[in-house]
Formats: sequence, structure tokens, C-alpha cells
Amino acid sequence: MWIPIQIDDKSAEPLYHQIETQLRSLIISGNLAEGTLLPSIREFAGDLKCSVITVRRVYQDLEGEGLLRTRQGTGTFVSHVGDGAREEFRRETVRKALEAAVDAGRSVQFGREELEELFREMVKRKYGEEDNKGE
Amino acid sequence: MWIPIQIDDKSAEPLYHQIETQLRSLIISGNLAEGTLLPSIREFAGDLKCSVITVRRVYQDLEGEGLLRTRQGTGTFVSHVGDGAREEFRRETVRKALEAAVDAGRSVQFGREELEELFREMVKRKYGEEDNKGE
DNA sequence: ATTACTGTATATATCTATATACACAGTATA
DNA sequence: TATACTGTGTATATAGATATATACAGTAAT
Repeated sequence: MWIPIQIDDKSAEPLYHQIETQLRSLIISGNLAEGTLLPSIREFAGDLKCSVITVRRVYQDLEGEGLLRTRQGTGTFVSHVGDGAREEFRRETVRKALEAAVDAGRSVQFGREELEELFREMVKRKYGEEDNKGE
Repeated sequence: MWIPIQIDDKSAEPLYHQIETQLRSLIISGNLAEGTLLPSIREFAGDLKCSVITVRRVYQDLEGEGLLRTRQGTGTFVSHVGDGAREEFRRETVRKALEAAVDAGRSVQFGREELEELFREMVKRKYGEEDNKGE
């Protein structure tokens, strides 16, 4: 099975992290349905041109997050993520990042309005084009 | 001269980073006026119970950001930060953090409204108490 | 049982971040 | 110039993050 993962060699972001982020997103978004058998660590490593250890780490991490289930000798599957757990997970991910951003603002004496203004700008820039081109 | 820096030994945040963040905040906020002679790296290291190298790194980093000026043999001073540069600096700091947060949201398929809602919650939680106790 | 797949465990290599010691060099003043 | 401060440069220690090779163990089908 083919999983669409794009690796950027020039990025400073660690290899395992790039894979994790993208695979996680595929699962959370439902692009990989519950029960899907993922490629074996060796096959996936071949596709991604990395070692099996790196793929294994990704599978292990996502299993730790409850997104995958593994059975030795059989393979690694997309596990069932209840709506509650899925929402909790999505929310926590974003909440942490937002908290860091608000803390950053406070550390340089950003006022509430000032922060909100900059946030609106960023949202517009990042979400704004979605109506035009659906990449 | 005494600089109010609080070190949390239990924190996972690196020592140099805790010092940098707080000292930067003191300068940006104007609590340390332009031209102020900071403690020597040795004196400051004594206050903070860390090595002079760590203090030096802090001074060096903040000098790189244009917040400090150093003259060998004389000392390290708070440099003049023009209003433009100060605003640019504050804005960039927060902009980066906000961008990371919005990217995190998009990576888990957060919609615009959903993200804005969570942001409002966070702002309320972090800024909300300021009317009650002025710490 | 043999084969050919699965994932697992251990040990290791490499790099970066963090923190340090200590010898060196500039500055100011008596 | 001697002294007593300032910051600087080099070399090093330690821990954690990142990535790997290789030998091991479970599963399923022949």
C-alpha cells in the first residue's frame, strides 16, 4: 500500500517528525480508515529511503498516541479512534501551540487587543487562500 | 546592580533560556533603561549561581538581537532600541509563535472558527486575571 | 518444520544543545 | 606600569535527539 508522505531533506525538521506529522494528519483526517493495514516497516522504509528503525519509531510513537495498533508478526493497523478521543487529541495539539503563542505575547508585553489583531492577520493569511485554490 | 531574575531549577527550560527570556522582557518593557550598565558576567553569575559562560552567552545572544552593547574591559550596556526596531522585534517574536500555532491547527484539520474559538479561550485564561490581581 | 513474511530489542554512531573551566586580552585608574 | 576590574576564545564535559545496523522473536502459510 502506498502512503503519500513528502520528505523535505533540506528541512531542519527531523525525519521521523516529518513522517509522524503527516501520517498523524492522514489518520486524524480520516484519509486512512480504521483497520487499514499500513506498509511493513521495511517496505515503508524502502519507500521513504530511510532505515526501518525510523519507521518503527514513527509507528511506536503513534501507537503511544493511540492512533495505531501493532501485532508482532502480522503488521501495524490504523486503530479505532473514538470521536471523543479524536477531538481531545486535536484540541490538545492546538491548545498547546496556542498557549505557547500567548505566552510569547505576554513575555514581550503584548496587550490583549494587539495579540488578537496579529492573530486575525495570521489566520487570514493562512486560511484566506482556501476559497481560491484547493491545493 | 541588582536584576530581578527568577530561576526555576525544576523546569525543563534551559538555564540560559530562562535568563534570556526574562532579561529580554525587562529591556523591551523599558524596566531597564537605555544605557544601563548591567552587572559584569562574573557578578551576575554569582547572583544566579551559574557559570560566567552562561551569563556571557545570554549577553551575546541579546547583543545579537540588538538589545545590548558590549565593550571589552568596560562592561555590557542596554543599547538604544528605536521604537521601530522595538516594535519590529516584539511583533516578530509573537508572529512566529502564532504562525506555529495556526500551522498546528491546520495540520489537524482545524477550521477557522474552531481555531478562533480556542484562541479566545486561551486569551481569556491568560489575560483574564489581570484585572483582579496586579502581580 | 520450513519459509517468508511481520515487528522487537540491543547496542551504537552522530550531532546538537546545554553548561562549564581556564587561560587570554582589553580598559581604567592609581 | 601595576592592579583590578571588564569581556573573549578555546577546549571540553554531559545529556538528549536523531538515525542506524544487526541479531532476535512472533505469525501465517506451505
